[in-house]
Amino acid sequence: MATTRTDPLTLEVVDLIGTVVARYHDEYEEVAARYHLTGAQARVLGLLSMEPTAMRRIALKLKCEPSNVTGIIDRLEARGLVERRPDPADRRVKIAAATDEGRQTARELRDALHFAREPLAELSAEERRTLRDLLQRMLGAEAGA
Amino acid sequence: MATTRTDPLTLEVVDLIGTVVARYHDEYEEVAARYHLTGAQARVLGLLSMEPTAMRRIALKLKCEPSNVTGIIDRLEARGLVERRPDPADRRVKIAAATDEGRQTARELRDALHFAREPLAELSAEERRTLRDLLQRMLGAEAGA
DNA sequence: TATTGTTATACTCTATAACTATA
DNA sequence: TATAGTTATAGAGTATAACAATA
Repeated sequence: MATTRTDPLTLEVVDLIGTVVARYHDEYEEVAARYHLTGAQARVLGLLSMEPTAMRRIALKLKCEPSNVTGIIDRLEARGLVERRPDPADRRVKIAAATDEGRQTARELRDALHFAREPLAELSAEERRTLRDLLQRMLGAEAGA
Repeated sequence: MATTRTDPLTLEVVDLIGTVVARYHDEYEEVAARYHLTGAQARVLGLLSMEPTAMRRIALKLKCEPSNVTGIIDRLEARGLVERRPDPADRRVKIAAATDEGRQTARELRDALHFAREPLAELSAEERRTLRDLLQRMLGAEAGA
């Protein structure tokens, strides 16, 4: 393990991952901006297009304070992409849900996000499988540490 | 290529990359916060620890407007991590450079960033080489598109 | 005239703390 | 009393526009 810290090959891979992260992030922001959405708004809209979610759960998924979610949902709601619904089981809870228009926008956003999909076309199925397995082992490693 | 758009294997890899991006970003912010730096400040400090850079070039690397760099450098300079120097060749230009303390902090930040380095220890040298080559082909693909 | 860095302004995201309405 | 959501506030990043100094 000590050798892995400064191993040139490892540093090279770390650097490549940094590049992947930067490019992914840039493209995400750029696609969101095309729809006049911020990155945070696009992320929340994506979440809600999968399933309606209580405010507090959105904060957990975004790893931010619940108070911030209020403003993000406010702005999405003002544009008709999201609506607040009461939770029949607990009157304190408000559930945010994408409207039809919101789901449509989320779908278009997903389709516009070419990064990592177009480039992957360059790889064969065999290579994509290998990449998947390596990434899975990388991501799973921390649990066992 | 049309098949690659909805191919389950490709979507799986795209999803894994999304997870990598999220985890990388979270750890970066967390490590920066440990040093009472924001993500943007840590990124700029990292840049300047490599080489002194004119304000305008910093904006290009950060992909933001030059006016924003003023504030980021102001805050780093107020903490003694960075200093502004005149450019002898062009008196309009100001060159931002990390101080000794700034370079030390940048070094500690780099060392603290375990993500993608610790997990990679789980992979053999052969596997790391494979991962490197696949990522390189992914990233290089867009140039040819 | 064009360019560099800055200032001024406005918007969004962020955390903290206090508030409300429920539970 | 504890929890869900909100409001109020302040700090930071962002873009736009206008400005001074310099090229």
